[in-house]
Amino acid sequence: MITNRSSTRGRPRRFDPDTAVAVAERLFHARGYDAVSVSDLTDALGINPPSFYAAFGSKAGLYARVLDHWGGTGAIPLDQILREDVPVADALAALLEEAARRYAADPEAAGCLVIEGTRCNDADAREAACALNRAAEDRIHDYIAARYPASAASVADYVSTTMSGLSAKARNGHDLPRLLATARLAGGTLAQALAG
Amino acid sequence: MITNRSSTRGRPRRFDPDTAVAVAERLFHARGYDAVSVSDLTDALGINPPSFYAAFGSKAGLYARVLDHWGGTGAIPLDQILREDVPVADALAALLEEAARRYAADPEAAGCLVIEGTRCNDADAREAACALNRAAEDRIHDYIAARYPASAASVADYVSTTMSGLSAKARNGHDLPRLLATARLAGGTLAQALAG
DNA sequence: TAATTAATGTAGGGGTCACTACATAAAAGC
DNA sequence: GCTTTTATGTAGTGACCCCTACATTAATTA
Repeated sequence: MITNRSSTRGRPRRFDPDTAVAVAERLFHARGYDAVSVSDLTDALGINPPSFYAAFGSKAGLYARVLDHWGGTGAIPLDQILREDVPVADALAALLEEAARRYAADPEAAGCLVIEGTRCNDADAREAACALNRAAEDRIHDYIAARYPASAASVADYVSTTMSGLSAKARNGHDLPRLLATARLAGGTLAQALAG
Repeated sequence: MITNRSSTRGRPRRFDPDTAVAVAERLFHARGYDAVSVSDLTDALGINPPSFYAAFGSKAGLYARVLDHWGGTGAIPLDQILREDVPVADALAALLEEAARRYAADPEAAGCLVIEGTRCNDADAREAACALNRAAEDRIHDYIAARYPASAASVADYVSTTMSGLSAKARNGHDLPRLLATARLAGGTLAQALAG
């Protein structure tokens, strides 16, 4: 029993909010939060500002919806990569390679939506992105800590810093081969980093 | 015989452009290009917009002056670090450590002015920062290539990607110990990366 | 059919952005 | 002293930003 649009009274929507979130995700990913205006969004959605604000409350509100949606679409599936049945170093190396692949997959929307969002100039949007990013970093940290408690903090920092670098360089135009080579060099030091 | 203000005709300036560049450098470094308005700059300098535009032409014009000035102030002295008389891996590791130190030196102006500038939303300012960043990356590449031509491209990418990550994380609040630990983990893999 | 509910389209508000027209002030050259 | 040159202060400009007031339209409910 999913809430079926919370009673169907009133004039029906002329657009699908879920589709709108997907369109917005694309725009935010391609250009970054600050460089996408509400006009850009309403134009892309074919709606007028009042419809936009009735549905999403604010630009940052829509961005929060996009971040929620992200877990099911563009986000790296940490569940599948940070496996208990493989060496930690191998899993983290696979994580970096997967990041490289995803960040370079679409040259028009390079890098990580969330990592880039943590650096925008709107306080609300930035905090939402930071919260999501912290959650991901915590999962990486806890995954390492289960088997390497002493080096978890430093290795988790190393991995997340490398991912930030990969995202930045993807946006600076580095293509898949370059990002992948970088990710592999970074991954190659994990075994000794964990041991140290 | 330095050009002494190109003839002293006319009403004298009430501010020193070089001081203004230093003040602007501080503001751009602290908040990023996009988040600093011309009003912020004129307020900080105690001047009015016409004086600002007469002296610098535009906001991006002042930013270009800041980038020129940067080489003599905040920039990492590649000359002194990329030495011919030390192993390449050691020099690059020292470069990463020095980056960590500088990016965390001032929490109010974290990260690298130039790297952060390559990601701003103004086309002129971004291109100026990218040009300067490319020059630095080329120097790193050429330094490596002199002794390790086969791995120069990938190792240079790895080093610059790590620096981008360090700058990003510095701006996300990572302090000196964390950045330094990350830089050292990254530096530890350089010897084998060069050999590979 | 009438009342209620909700989303729409038109039009615009208040603010900030980078930037400038213009008259004035302060120096040097004649 | 008068002209020329340059920087200044006052006071804006148009463009764009995020967001909204308000009347209207289109659906359900009574």
